[in-house]
Amino acid sequence: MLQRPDPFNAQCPTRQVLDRIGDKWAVLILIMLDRETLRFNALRRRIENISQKMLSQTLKSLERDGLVRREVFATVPVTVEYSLTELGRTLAKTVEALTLWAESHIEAVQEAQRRYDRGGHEMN
Amino acid sequence: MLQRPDPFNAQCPTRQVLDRIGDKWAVLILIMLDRETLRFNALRRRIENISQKMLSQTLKSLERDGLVRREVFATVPVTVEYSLTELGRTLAKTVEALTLWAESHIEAVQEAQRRYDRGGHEMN
DNA sequence: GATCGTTGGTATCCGTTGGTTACCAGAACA
DNA sequence: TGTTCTGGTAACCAACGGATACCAACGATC
Repeated sequence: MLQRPDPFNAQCPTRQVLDRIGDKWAVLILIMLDRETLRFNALRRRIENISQKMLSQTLKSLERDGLVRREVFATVPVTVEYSLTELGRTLAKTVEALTLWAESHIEAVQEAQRRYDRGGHEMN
Repeated sequence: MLQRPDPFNAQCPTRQVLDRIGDKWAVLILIMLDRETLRFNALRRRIENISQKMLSQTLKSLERDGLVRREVFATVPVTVEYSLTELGRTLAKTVEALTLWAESHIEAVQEAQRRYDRGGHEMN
């Protein structure tokens, strides 16, 4: 029997999932892999400023959560392909709604920041 | 003129917004304040395990982004009410979609974790 | 034959960040 | 007089993220 979902309770398993979303790199990887299957270094080149360590670390935890599939091919040098599982695809769809929000409201946020930084911050 | 939105480019302002989502506490605060206006310590009691420091810090940056409104009342002791702005409400709605995903897929994720931790991890 | 570049990582260090604890003012309450 | 409530700030410390170096094994270049 599951305990009542309550993201504000630290013991709730839903919070684990929310903490995963609270991972900048995980979000970017999910969006990227939803577009196409990619190899390790291809992902690395596309997501600017991600270090090898964070990429392999994040991919590993995404794989553990059943969101990303990892396939190794015995080529030379070895090829490793990453793609989304069906579960991962459903999450990616939800996460893309966030990027849409970001793209359409970025100007309002930046305007608010400028107002706040000027000192007087009146809000509506 | 805005540069083309590209969350994978570190210079893109959209990434700033995405980084904000990548803040565990910010997400929880947004959801909480979408339900009701709350005072500082009321928020603190509801969101378990958040420290005073992180709460005031996160609230401050949410206010700067124009997502949260802060109102001080000259009672004694002083009362500070936090509520969402209209901008904040639209983001909260988007973020709640994520918690819905979390609640409905938490079992699948946990099952994947158990499979992964047992060693052999086959994926579908 | 030596060096470089490619693959996909791991190991190490170090600075920034998050979290814990202590402390503050000011009034009510016991 | 001490305690509690309010909403914070300051200091300290562990933990995490990020940069750098390094690894094996092979192809291509010099």
